[in-house]
Amino acid sequence: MRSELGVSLAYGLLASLGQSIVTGEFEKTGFPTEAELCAKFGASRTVMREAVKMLSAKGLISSRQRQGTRVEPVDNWNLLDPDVLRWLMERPYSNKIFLEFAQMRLAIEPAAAALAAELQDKRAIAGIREGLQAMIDHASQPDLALQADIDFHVAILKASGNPFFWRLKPLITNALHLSIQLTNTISGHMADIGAHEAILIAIEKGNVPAARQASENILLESLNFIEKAQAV
Amino acid sequence: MRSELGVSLAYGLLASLGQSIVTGEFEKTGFPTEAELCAKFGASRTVMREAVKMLSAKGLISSRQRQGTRVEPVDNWNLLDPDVLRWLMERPYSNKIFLEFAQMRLAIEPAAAALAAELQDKRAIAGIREGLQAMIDHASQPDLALQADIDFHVAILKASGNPFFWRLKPLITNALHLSIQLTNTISGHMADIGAHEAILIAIEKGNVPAARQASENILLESLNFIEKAQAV
DNA sequence: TCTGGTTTTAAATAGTATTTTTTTCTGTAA
DNA sequence: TTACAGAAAAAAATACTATTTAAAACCAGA
Repeated sequence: MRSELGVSLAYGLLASLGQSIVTGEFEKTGFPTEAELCAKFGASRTVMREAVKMLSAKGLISSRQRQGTRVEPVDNWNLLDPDVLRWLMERPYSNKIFLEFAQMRLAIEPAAAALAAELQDKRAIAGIREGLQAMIDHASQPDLALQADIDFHVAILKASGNPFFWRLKPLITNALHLSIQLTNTISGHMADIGAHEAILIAIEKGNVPAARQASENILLESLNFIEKAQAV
Repeated sequence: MRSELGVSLAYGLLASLGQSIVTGEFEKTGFPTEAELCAKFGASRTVMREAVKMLSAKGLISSRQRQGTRVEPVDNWNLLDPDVLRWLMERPYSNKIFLEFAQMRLAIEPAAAALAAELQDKRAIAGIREGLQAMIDHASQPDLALQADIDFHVAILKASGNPFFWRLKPLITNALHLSIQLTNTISGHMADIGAHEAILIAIEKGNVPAARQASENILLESLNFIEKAQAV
């Protein structure tokens, strides 16, 4: 059988169950037994177990013989796992997450920009410039402009040369997707090309404090906008 | 069958394969087929597939019909996954990782301290104080002192109130383990209680900039020490 | 407090299905 | 006859199903 949920049955079940877990679907009832899940999805136990094992690898659930499988407390979820993050975004979310994203970006991005300015990885810096250029070129097409904006910010993570910064890509991507959704509902607000360019120039010049500052400026500005938008 | 590798066979295989992957064991040969792995470990296909699925959930490998399973490029690994991070630490590592950890800590911890000072979660702040007290109490027992040191820093992440900061706990933990290993090999260097206390006091007082600064001070000092140690 | 039965996941085994690559075959044109 | 294109067949790997046995933990009843 080949599910419509994903490429393969196991991955389809993973996505379906993952989303159900983050939306709290099993909070009252508890996580079903293998047999119940198989019946519900019409899948074999083997493939169901594979999906369950993947969920447990991401910290969402844990299984013990005889005791069954239970949803772990949120503290144990791998929130920085790309899949988990995506499932979180696919559920209705509160205003709180805007703030949490902004706080993380404010910690990560200026530091990454500073490192990029210091490292001077020409190839990676070219990637940042391409992102900026795409922002300019597609300024009139919201979807493409958003993707370019994301590419720009993510390229800075890459240019930091630190793989741990790079691994925060899914977080930054989701944060930008979300924030652009918010700003678009409020007004025809557009990304400030000049402010983005300031980061690139500082990085190219190797001006570490300026790069950090320019990145911080954008984030504070966007935080400011979010606060105003939420006050409405 | 019950392997000695872990709690269950599947998790044991996960750990064993995960470590082999991060040490680059399959770089030349390519990842084995299911049949080969089963033969090598004497496990059934079912349980082997569960282990492989968990590895793919962490971004280390990917499988396709007919094509087999291959190790993904490092860029796709979930480096912030606790397991992946642990496996990375269990292999011989270069000096580079010290720097990468220090860079991440310098981005994360001062920001977390600042948020903690602002949030004023009394319960979580009590956790920080407990960590500090344990550092004082066990100053003469290196193992306990290290654990207390880690508890202190991790408690600050918790007190930030932001679950994404909290999720960086494994990173901070590993970084401290590693750095203490280095400092111990060089001298009888000990954690600076006073500097740690300065963070706690600033957080308790709700002094945001002081909390940020105090955290930064410790990290710069430790970075300074690492650089000196590596120069030896 | 033991003991045996029940439930649930853990693991093994055997086999079928599907996908994709590689090989082989075949027919046609030069 | 040879060369080549295209179709068909084979092969190799994972994907999936079905079934059975094992082990752990809980519970009820003696």
